[in-house]
Amino acid sequence: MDFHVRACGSAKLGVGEEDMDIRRGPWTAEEDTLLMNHITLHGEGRWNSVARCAGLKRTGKSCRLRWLNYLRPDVRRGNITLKEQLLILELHSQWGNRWSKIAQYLPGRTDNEIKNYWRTRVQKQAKQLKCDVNSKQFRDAMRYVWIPRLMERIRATSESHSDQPTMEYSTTTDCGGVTLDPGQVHASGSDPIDPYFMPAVSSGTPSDSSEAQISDLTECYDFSGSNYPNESTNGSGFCPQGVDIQQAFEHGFGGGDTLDSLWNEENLSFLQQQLCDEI
DNA sequence: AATCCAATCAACCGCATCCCG
DNA sequence: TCGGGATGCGGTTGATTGGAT
Repeated sequence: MDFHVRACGSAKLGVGEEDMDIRRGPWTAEEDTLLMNHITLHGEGRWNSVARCAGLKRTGKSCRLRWLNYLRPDVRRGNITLKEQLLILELHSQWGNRWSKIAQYLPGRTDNEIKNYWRTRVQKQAKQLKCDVNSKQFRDAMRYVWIPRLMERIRATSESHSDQPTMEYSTTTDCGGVTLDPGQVHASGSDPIDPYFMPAVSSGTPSDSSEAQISDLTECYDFSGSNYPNESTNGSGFCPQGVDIQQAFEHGFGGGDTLDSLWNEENLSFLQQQLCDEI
């Protein structure tokens, strides 16, 4: 496939780009090398001149995106972990689609990656549940079912591996300068839970034992049909004790005081510490 | 083996904001 | 203060991949 196209329509291109042959589409290894070498020598910034000086027939924007989302040495690759999922849930509940801001709290993750995660996993779940991702129904399902379960899984994983050093992401040792401050995560004086909660879904491989992924929300129960398995039927413990999922989903989750306690400052601090420890 | 389909994610686009002369 | 270029951000698209049939 030939991505080497003649740029047409100057409105879509920056100044100085109108008369160039602009390459689009996937980057080649050669282009990656050119860009990396240039940034190694001259640093980031001035992306239009980076593109020009590096001999790349790309826009400055394209170079910037490639560097930030792929070539940057501290970019973290691989599945979104349980802890990262939980952080995304919480941060999105506060900031909405402020992907770059959310990404600041997940060292090594890019806004693009988080955005893709949200769209492909979370919105898919809402769609399968036949409700809007921003609906109270969906938020409640996440709030009272998935978040507590996620917390339990994280704790369980942590405890079972407490005597072993985690090797995940062992290539980097710092937190990228990011301080995970609970005071920042929670607006003071506000209800810590008002999320557009979304499910954390299975994206890991079977061998990913240290960060075993939880199953899809829709695997646990089918909101759209008549089959609502619960704790007693599937034995997996996905449903917090004392919560009748079918009734709750059909008639509302109510106050949920006891479950609220699962999602508090202590748990957030724990999560953030875990995330920093493993990096 | 071939085809279809859904999921994923890299990359692009348009717009907003920042910065600087 | 203003205008233009550079940069950043969020939404969207489309190529690729892997699983199902």
